[in-house]
Amino acid sequence: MTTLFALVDCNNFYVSCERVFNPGLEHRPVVVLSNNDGCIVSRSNEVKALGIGMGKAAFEVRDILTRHHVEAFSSNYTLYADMSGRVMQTLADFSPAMEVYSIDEAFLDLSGIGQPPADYGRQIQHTVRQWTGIPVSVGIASTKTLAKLANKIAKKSPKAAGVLNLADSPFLTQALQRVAVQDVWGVGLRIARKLNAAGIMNALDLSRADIGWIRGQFGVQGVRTVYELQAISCYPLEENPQDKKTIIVSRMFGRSVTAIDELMEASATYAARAGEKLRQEGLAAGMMSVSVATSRFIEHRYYNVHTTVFPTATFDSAELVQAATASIERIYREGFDYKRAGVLLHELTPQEYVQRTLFDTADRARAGRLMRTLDAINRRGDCTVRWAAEGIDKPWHTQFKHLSPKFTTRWDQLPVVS
DNA sequence: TCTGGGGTCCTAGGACCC
DNA sequence: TCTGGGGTCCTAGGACCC
Repeated sequence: MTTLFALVDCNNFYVSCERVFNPGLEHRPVVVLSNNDGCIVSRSNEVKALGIGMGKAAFEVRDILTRHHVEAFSSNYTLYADMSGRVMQTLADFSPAMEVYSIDEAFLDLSGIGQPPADYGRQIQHTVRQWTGIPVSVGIASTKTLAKLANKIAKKSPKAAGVLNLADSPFLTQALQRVAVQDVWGVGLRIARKLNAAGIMNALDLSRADIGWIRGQFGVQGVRTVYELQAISCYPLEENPQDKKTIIVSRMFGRSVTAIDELMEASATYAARAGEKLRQEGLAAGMMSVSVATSRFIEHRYYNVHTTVFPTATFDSAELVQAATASIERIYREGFDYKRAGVLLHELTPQEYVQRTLFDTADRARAGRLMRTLDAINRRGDCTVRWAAEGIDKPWHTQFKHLSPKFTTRWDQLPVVS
């Protein structure tokens, strides 16, 4: 059976979201920053042209940003998540089978569309733009890896204008040749270096590499990548993503923290947030690992982690918060400038399959009702009800100095047309 | 002064078993 | 002095992704 995949990828997604509600930003250099306004995580084409790399620390390029009047925004995840939902909903109309791959990408199954794939791609591009305001690129091919590659070329090539079909294309060899090996899906920096050292420079070279050597050097993933470049599909469309295996809430602080009670507040806050995510997924956690760390960029470094095992898997934030603060007592050491804390939930099981231990006395039904009520209240506003352990002022809180309004999810922040 | 966050999969190696 | 072989399970860490 022949396969046909489209990869639809939003262009400069976070920047594009900001532009939808602030059209004055069109054709101007714009960046979106990571948490704490630390790194550049989304760049407009104008900024890419300035040579500012993805993931660059903002303070390192401050001069260039100022000189070119670059508009900078803090990450507005609420807005981006909502816009992502709109894009995905639009895409769902174009295929009976879709895999949401990330916040700004989806694979569509295009086998059996009954019209030229490139034309269909144009329709997708046009419709998403019209319905959501977000520009997208579409790459089409017979495997996911080739669809990713087609998408990459579609974005850059003026001739493709955002849509490229490589399935049954006479230009496939040419396309493979012009993509550097490190730009192939599944090839990162380390693997690219090794490949380059072996004289494998572009995707075409990789598609013709010796499979035994690849297996020995890079394992089964490497082999799959090579096959996928040869148009042999190894990665099927994953329509129903399996349950999450881990849930992480981890943040850098807005300033360094030395006191144990501030670390406790932070870890309690993250544990409560992790609990919300957990319940949203309908899961319960068997284990929780709490970690603290100093900056990676200083001499006097410290990192430690403590793991709590819950005898009965839990989705009760009270239990998570309590365990989190207890963990901090175990791993806190005086005399360090802490810069980050994190909570990792693992051993996740669906709530309905939770095995209770013989000695479990907790009233889980009651806790469940309490959590549902809590979540419902907090969904309406921003953290209306909080755990006392989280603290009130949160002076350590991650910074977002350039945040745009929650245009689409809060009545009081709707854009006003005058 | 300032350097993100949230995930997955695979492999190697140790513990343990027969 | 001799000191197997194979299997499973678990964990840590590497590599990748966006």
